[in-house]
Amino acid sequence: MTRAVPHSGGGPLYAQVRELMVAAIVEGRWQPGDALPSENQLAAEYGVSQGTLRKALDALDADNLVVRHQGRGTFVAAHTPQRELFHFFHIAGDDGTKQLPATSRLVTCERRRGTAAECGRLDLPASARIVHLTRVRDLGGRPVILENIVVPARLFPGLVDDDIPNELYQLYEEGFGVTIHRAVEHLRAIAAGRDEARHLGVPLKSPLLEVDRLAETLDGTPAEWRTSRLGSNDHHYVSEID
Amino acid sequence: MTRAVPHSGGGPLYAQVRELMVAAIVEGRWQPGDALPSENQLAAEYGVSQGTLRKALDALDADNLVVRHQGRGTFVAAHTPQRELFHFFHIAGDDGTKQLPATSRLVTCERRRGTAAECGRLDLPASARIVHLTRVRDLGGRPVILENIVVPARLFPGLVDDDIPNELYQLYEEGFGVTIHRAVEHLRAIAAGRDEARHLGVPLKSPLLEVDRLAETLDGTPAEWRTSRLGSNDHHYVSEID
DNA sequence: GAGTGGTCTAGACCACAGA
DNA sequence: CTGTGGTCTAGACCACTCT
Repeated sequence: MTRAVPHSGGGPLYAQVRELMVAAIVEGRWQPGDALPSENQLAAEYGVSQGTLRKALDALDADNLVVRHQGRGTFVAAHTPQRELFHFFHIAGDDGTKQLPATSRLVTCERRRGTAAECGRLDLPASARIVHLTRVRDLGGRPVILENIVVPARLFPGLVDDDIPNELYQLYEEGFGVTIHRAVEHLRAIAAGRDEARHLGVPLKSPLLEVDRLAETLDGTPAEWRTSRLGSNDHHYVSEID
Repeated sequence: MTRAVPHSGGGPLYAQVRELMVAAIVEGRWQPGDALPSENQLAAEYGVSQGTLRKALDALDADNLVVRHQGRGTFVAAHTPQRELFHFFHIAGDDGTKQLPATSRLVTCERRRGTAAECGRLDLPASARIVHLTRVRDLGGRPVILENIVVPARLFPGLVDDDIPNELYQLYEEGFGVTIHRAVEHLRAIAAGRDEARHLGVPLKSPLLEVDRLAETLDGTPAEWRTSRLGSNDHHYVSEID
C-alpha cells in the first residue's frame, strides 16, 4: 500500500502517522516482539518523509510502545522480566536492591461473577464474569506480598490455575494477546487483617502498605485490578520523580 | 560569542549542546523564568544548525528544564504552584481530586548540627550544619500530613521561621537560588507514634503512610530530606506508570 | 558489504503571540 | 507586521549488526 495519510484533520503529520502505527499494533498487525519495516519502507508506506516518520517512531519509543536498536531494527515492545522489573515492579529492599519475586504460591483461583466494586473498577457491566486470583509472592525467601488480582473473564478465555506463572503480564500478552501498557497505583497504609496476618506471618493490626493498581491495555481498556499488600519492614515502594 | 562546541569528544553534537545549556542554567547565566535566546541565536552561538539546536532544546524540554511556548519563546523552568501540584505532590483524595495543602502550621524550626543519619542522607560531612523544620499541612480543612524537613544550612543562609511559605520549593528557588529538579521517594507503612497521634489526631499505633523523599538540585546535589506521614483514611498516594 | 537506525544540515513553510 | 517556536522535507554521512 502506497498511500498518503487519510484523515488529514488530525494535527501534525507525524502525530497522524503515530496514531496509524498505534492502531496497527493494537489490531495485532505487528505483534509484540516483531520487527517493524525499516524507516524507509514505512516512510514510503505512509507517504511521508523519513524525517517525519522518524518523529513518529521517536514518539512511540518515548511511550515505550517500540524499542529501537541501531543496526538491527525497530521492534514492538514486549513484556520481559527485565521490563517488568524496571517498569512495573516498584518494591525494593531497604538496601536499595530490587528484584522480582522468584517464587509465588497461588492461594485461590476462581471464575465467578464480579461484585459491584470489581465490575465498576474494571469498567465492566454489572455482574460480568471475572477471574479472581489470590497469591503470595516471596522476596528474599520469605512470603512478603499478598496479592488479590481480578481480571475480566472475557479477555482471558480458558485461564485456569495451572497456567499461572510468576510473570503475569507476559502470560497475558503471549497467551491471550492482551498487552498491559500503563497503570495507575494508589497507595495507602492499612492494618493487617486475619488473611494478611496468616499469609504474611505478621501480627494482627500491624501496618501494611497497600498498593491498588488498575492496569490498562494499549487502547485504554482496564484489564486488571490488582491489590498488593506488603508485609515486610525491610522493603518499601520506590517512586522516582523526574 | 560565535564559537563551535568545545570538547568534541562527548557523543552527539546535540547532546554536547544540551550539556552546555544545562551548565549555563546551573551557573545561573539563565535564571528560572528567564526567556532563552531564540533558536536561531542559540544555533549561531553554539555553531550548529537550527535542527541540531532544536534537538538539544527538545531534550531539555523532555527533562522539564525548559518550557517552550510557540510564538513566545523558550523559558527556563520555574517552580510554580501548578508544577508543584502536578509534579511533586502525589497525595490525592479518594474521590480523585488533588490539591495542594492550603494551610500549614510550623511546629519547630531549628538550626543545629546534623545527626549521622541526616548528614549521610544529604551527602554532607559529619556534623554539618542543617536546618530542621517540622510542620503540619492541612487538606480539606483537617491536619493530615506531618512533615519533617532537613536541609543543609550552607545552601540556605539566613533561613528563619518567618520565611516559611506553603510552597517551599518556590522559596528555595527564589530566595536562595536552589532549584529542586528531581527526587526519589520511598514509601512504607508505619504505626503512629506519640507525635503523629498528637498532631494528626489519630489513635496511637494506627497505620500511617510514610513518604521519605530525597530531593536534588539540577547538578545532583541532595538539597532536602523530607519525611511526610499521612494520617488520613480519605487520601492516598498516586503513582502513574506509563 | 548490505541494511539498519542515528546524526546533522539547509531551507521552506505554518501557527501563534505580541507590539 | 515581525519574531518566535512547530512542522516537513531531501539528502548526506556515520555507527552499528549481521551475514
